[in-house]
Amino acid sequence: MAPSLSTTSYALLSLLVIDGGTDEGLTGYELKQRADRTLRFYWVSPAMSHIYTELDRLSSHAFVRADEDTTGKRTTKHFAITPAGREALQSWLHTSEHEFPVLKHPIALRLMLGSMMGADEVRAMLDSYEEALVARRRELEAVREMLGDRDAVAYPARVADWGLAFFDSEASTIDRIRDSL
Amino acid sequence: MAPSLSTTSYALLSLLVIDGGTDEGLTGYELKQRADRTLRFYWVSPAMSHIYTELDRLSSHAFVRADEDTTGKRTTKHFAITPAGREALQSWLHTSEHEFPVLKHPIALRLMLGSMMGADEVRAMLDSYEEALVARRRELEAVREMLGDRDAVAYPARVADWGLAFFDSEASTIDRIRDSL
DNA sequence: TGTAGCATGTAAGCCGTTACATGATTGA
DNA sequence: TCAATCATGTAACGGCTTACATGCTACA
Repeated sequence: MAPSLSTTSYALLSLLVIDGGTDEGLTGYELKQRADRTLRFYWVSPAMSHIYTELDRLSSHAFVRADEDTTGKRTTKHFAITPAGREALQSWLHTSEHEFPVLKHPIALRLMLGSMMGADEVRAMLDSYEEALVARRRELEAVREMLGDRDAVAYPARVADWGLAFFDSEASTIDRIRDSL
Repeated sequence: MAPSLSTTSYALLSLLVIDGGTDEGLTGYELKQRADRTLRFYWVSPAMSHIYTELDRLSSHAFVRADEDTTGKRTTKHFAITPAGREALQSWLHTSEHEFPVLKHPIALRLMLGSMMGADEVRAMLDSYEEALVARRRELEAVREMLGDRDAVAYPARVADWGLAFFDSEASTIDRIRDSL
């Protein structure tokens, strides 16, 4: 029976497929950087310590191979996905339930209590959210630009576009709500 | 010092403000129903057992008052927010960090690996997501209709509209991606 | 020479879920 | 009378974070 991993585990495995190269693999540290750049926009970016934990688990299932690099004084580990890992990912893609997205939206949550905040404070909250949104959008735009229109990354590019569309939708919702106050 | 609660705790407190009436309050079971109807669209709907746990915690801080109803054979507890609870909620609204929304999007996550799935399977995945989306939208529409345009629930109505806009944005993104395959 | 970034881990603890256990009430 | 719904909880455990601990490497 296929051991069932958390979605985050599969997400990390996905990063190893996409960014891990053919053989070299990535260190836990590098994996964290990739997660911060991309995964965070439509999943989460796990804490460093969590990444190492998941890497251990993936390793114990032989879904990744850990190559120790001892050229320097300190040994660093590079993790690469194994054939078994690819298989596990495949079967996850094919057979698992496709859960509905979960949106945890603290701004919307607070907006629900707008009558306890007052219009001014609501406006201030929306303003600061819009600012944060613009900043995030810029980061994702940079990622999108790096992807370009290469065939090899057509799917990641679509995901990035999805994220950009989400941000745009948020921005226009903010505008509409502000007008309604 | 104000004890810091989890966001979910504040969310439940919010439901007690909005749906809890002046004095009667809600049972844990009723709270779960409200959460399933509204909270779930922009936060989460906690498990029953978790709601009881949070209610105990809120009770221990005197943010809610538990009134035992012993008219039947079994005592049921109705929870109502206290003045101290309102204050805690206020200070949470005013002083806390306004965190950025988190979107956990398993469909987008899988789409990233579209090249491992093949166009047909990607299409099937998008189709089934669209179906689920339509169903969710209908549920939220029903909530929105119940709110109507009463002043008292103008803010919850805005939040519901926000959710509907999100669903619409998702639907049009799906269309765009399908066309690009 | 010092500091920012690279790199790896352990421990404690919170948040939240599922599984389990129990029983009352309502209506077909 | 049987099933669905109302109603309340405990126990075990998974996932993930923060805090802590350690040390190398490059470069200004």
